[in-house]
Amino acid sequence: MRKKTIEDYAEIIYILQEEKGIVHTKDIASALDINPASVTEIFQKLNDEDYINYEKYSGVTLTEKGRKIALNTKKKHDTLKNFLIILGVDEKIADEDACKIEHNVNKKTMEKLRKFVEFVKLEDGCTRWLDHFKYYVKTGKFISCTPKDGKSCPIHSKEK
Amino acid sequence: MRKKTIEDYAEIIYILQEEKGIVHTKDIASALDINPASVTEIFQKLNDEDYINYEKYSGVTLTEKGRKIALNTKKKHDTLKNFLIILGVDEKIADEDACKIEHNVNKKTMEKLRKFVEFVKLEDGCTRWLDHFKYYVKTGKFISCTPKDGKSCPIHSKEK
DNA sequence: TACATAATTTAGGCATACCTAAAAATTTAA
DNA sequence: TTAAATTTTTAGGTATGCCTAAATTATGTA
Repeated sequence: MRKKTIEDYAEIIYILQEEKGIVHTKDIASALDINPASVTEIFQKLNDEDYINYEKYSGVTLTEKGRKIALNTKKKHDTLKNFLIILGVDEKIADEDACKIEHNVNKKTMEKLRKFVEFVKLEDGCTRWLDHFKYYVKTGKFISCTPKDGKSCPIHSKEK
Repeated sequence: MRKKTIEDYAEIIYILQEEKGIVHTKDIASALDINPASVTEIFQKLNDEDYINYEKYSGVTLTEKGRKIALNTKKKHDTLKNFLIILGVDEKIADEDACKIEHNVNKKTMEKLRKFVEFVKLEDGCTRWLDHFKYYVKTGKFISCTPKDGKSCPIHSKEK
């Protein structure tokens, strides 16, 4: 895997902290698949930079600064994942890709993606096009929602 | 900037090669904003790995292997950029983000994105929703395309 | 052609994000 | 409560992707 960033650490510490309070070296090592010795080094660094509270042999908790990073990262992750799922990406891949993308995207871009997800999920939303899109993905064929021959759209013809 | 990958080098070498034939150390150094001495090292490495043909003081060209990487990366870049532009991201940011994302995304995800772009750009496509989406981004308000009160959709009411 | 300038390469260095092996501290369980 | 097992830390090492400074080669111009 690519090298980990503060965002990775903050996010996973946050998740484990929610689950079980104090987070230990080993938890992070196995969650991120790196050596416990490396986790100790990272804890020292993140402690110096005030992202976590760390004392030897006692595990860590996030500071307010770290928590902010974690929440922000998690939010980006969720948005990206939901977005990809809307496009029809399998959940597992959506999750993996969200992890990879979440550290690299402009705030403004994230904002558009967030809006997109919101838009699609609106109660009374505009999602007919999504059915057409999925049909297109599946078959490679495009069926117009408003056919010129006056017939009704075959995908939505069962509606009244 | 994050560290560069073979994809970055292949892509930029390809672009410059198209523009001007042989590509020199200095070209890459200024395009990627790294030291010429570093470019020499990278050229040596990429030559060993058969991505480029390199001889001291003579610049480089892509091998077939390198060309494949370049084309594939460029394709991903274009898809991502177009996709982001569709969502309403400014071109400059779309371009930057495409650069960042293009190295990190699953093939299947790229495929969905590609389909999405294609779908939106279809001649007789399904793009009313996009107007609604843009209105939603701009105002935060959602206007149904098929209002329940029987009135016509205000965004598209000028059509007949 | 010869010399000044520019481009390129070499050599050596640095920071970082990981690693392994072994020491130290903590926890578990007999 | 103490010995074994586990966890954590320390110490030292490696690969890599960049850097600067200096040496070398190529290029342009008088």
